[in-house]
Amino acid sequence: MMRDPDELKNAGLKATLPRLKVLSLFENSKDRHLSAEDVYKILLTTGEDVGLATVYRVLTQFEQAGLLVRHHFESGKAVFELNQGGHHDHIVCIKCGRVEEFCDEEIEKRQKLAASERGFTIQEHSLYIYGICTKQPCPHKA
Amino acid sequence: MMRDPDELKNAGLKATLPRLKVLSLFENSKDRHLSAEDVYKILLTTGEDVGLATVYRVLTQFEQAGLLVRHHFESGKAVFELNQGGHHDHIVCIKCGRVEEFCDEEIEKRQKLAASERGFTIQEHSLYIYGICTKQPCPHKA
DNA sequence: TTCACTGCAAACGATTTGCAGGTCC
DNA sequence: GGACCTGCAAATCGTTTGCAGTGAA
Repeated sequence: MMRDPDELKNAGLKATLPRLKVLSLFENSKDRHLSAEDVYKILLTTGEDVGLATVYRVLTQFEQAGLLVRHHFESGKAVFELNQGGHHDHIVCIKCGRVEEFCDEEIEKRQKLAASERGFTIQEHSLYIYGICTKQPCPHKA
Repeated sequence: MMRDPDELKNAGLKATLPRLKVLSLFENSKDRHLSAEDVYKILLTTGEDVGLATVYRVLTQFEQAGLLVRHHFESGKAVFELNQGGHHDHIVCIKCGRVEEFCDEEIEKRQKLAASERGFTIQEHSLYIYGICTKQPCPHKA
């Protein structure tokens, strides 16, 4: 289930093994949001031989190439997700780590308004909601 | 311009010198948003003798006591501001570091709706807008 | 061949922690 | 007096970087 090398070539990156592995990991993992540590550990258990430093480098390159988006949830560690176009916001369960995405056009609109009213040109924006998912036992890890 | 010790006592904290200094700093500084490093440096230049570790400890205690609110902007370092009740969102200039606050009831309302629709009990939420302030020369530092 | 890429280990910046001594009530 | 605080230095955590070897085109 390895990724098409062209996708990397188009981004100006050589299609090396570590890159293909990381990219396919994001495309096939059921968790959309992964930290560098997550990626590293998954690759380890898969028997892949990739250094943690390389994971960090590749993730940053992918972010710059627009393939991934980096987020800073409260955890202190950065998490990445596939960039599939449209902007969206996040609801993070502080108990189980589950992340749900949503997008509200009205919120988007009012953010832009708030910024322009104050003379700001928006570069990016992020809305994080931290809470507890009340759906019986938390569906994810502890 | 030292703070009323009762405010600390009420929070269950002994009214020690470092705590009073830090608290009064937040109340008298013209910058509402300060990092631990900021606080430490200001205290140094004021001739105060407070350790960086103590600053970190005090800031965390104040946050737990509800006196301060901690934010994680993109910078990588945490910033704190006085907790004056009402929730509000932030617009951060990525060039000069200026922080403006705003609050939009409609956005608040729709956040709550989005969370409850997905079975989440909101614990906290933060909306950060990163941009560039177009008001001629950036009013703050470089 | 050649230059980009990699792994490893050391370096880093922000924050935390262990500990011996000092302080508030 | 005793529990709580403090400063200092060492430890931790996430992340970055220097360097010598490896691999894609």
